[in-house]
Amino acid sequence: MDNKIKVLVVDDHDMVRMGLVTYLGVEEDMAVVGEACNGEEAITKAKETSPDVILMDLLMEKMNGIEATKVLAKTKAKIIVLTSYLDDEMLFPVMDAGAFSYLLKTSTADEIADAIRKAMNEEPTFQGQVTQKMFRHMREKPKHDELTKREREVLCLIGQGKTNKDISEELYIGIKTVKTHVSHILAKLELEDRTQAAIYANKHQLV
Amino acid sequence: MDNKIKVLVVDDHDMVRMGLVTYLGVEEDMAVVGEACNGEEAITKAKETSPDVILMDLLMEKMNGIEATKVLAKTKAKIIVLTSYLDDEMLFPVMDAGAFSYLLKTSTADEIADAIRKAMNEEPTFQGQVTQKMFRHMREKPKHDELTKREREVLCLIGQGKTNKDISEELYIGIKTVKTHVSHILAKLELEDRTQAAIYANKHQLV
DNA sequence: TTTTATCTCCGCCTTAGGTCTGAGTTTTAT
DNA sequence: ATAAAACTCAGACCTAAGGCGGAGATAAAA
Repeated sequence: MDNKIKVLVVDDHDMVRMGLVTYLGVEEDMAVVGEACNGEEAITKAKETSPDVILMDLLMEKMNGIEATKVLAKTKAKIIVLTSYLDDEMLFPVMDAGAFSYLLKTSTADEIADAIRKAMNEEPTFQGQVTQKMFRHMREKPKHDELTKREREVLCLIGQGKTNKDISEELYIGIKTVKTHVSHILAKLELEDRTQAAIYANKHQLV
Repeated sequence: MDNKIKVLVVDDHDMVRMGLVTYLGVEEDMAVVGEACNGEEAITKAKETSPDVILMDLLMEKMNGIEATKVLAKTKAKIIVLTSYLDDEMLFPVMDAGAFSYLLKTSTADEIADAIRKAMNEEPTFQGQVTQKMFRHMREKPKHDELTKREREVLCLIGQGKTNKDISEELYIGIKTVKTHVSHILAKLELEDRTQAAIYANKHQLV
């Protein structure tokens, strides 16, 4: 049957690609028409095979999924992001780039097949928490982006265990100024002391 | 043949498991005897199937790979960590926990099959840069096991951003005593203040 | 142009954090 | 039984940290 949904699989892990091909192989109404292990290859293969749907991983060498999505979003192909973790830093950029659906790799075979069919039907699919995150992201932006650039610099240094004196020397400013920044940081982040700030910085990868 | 190497696959991604099963299916001398999608399930399945080798992912719900490894290291099974990224924060803890080999998911089928056979032969396998990282880690012994039990407790609380007063109340001891412990901790870990101690605690998963 | 935000710095004051010395009690190892 | 750690606490002492209020300079936004 030539009416099968043509799927392109993009992932840098051999195993995942093999798993997907095996997965989709049992579905009668779809066929994997190509595989790619990075963004560049994805673009080439997409030209060759003009797929209906692209299953796209995000973290890859050479060209990551976001860049590739920006390019491929202009084609007719529906792009379904299929990634390991629910990462704010990737989720929003890739949706902006033109991704159609967003699934996690913890998805079952059925869920993925389902998302592919829905995509062909102009219906996007988002996995559970993704939707919530989207909303939560709308209301409460992470507190630390209320910080000014300078404050973020200071927080970063606190996160490295620097004292106020260290920081003042590193930024070529007075120690009083550093104290002012620290006070503002603690107030904005609703923390009590620099120790908690250091923990915050590390937990939020601001170091 | 009953002499096949019995392999248990532990990963929270259906696809990866399916990929691995497909991969290993073509190898004549090994057989996948079970699959698990988290640490807890891994322990159950290991009891049922008593595998020779366990392919273990690290990031999973319920019980992560490090915890599971701690438990399963006591069995005869050789544990091969098979994870996405080369992360210091995971590498050393899991090796300490008793993992036998450490591979990345970018590995090819051959490399994985090879690592399994070598494991049966008491030969560990480490992917590329892992070995270097290991050596670098050996030289610098983890200083924090010079700490006494009480000191570790205090360090843990510092790592949660607690003040000396908080800690004294939580442990039902005087604030002076807490100070004594803190001084000892800083001296033993060669740190300068509680902020650095908090960072240390978090980086070394002592929270 | 006027307002608003940011970055800089001052002085004063209080407290938490940390060092040092010393010492009594309990656990654990030998 | 004896020695060695570990846990507890005290007093004296010093410093870094942080709050509070004020303020000048600059730059961006309204």
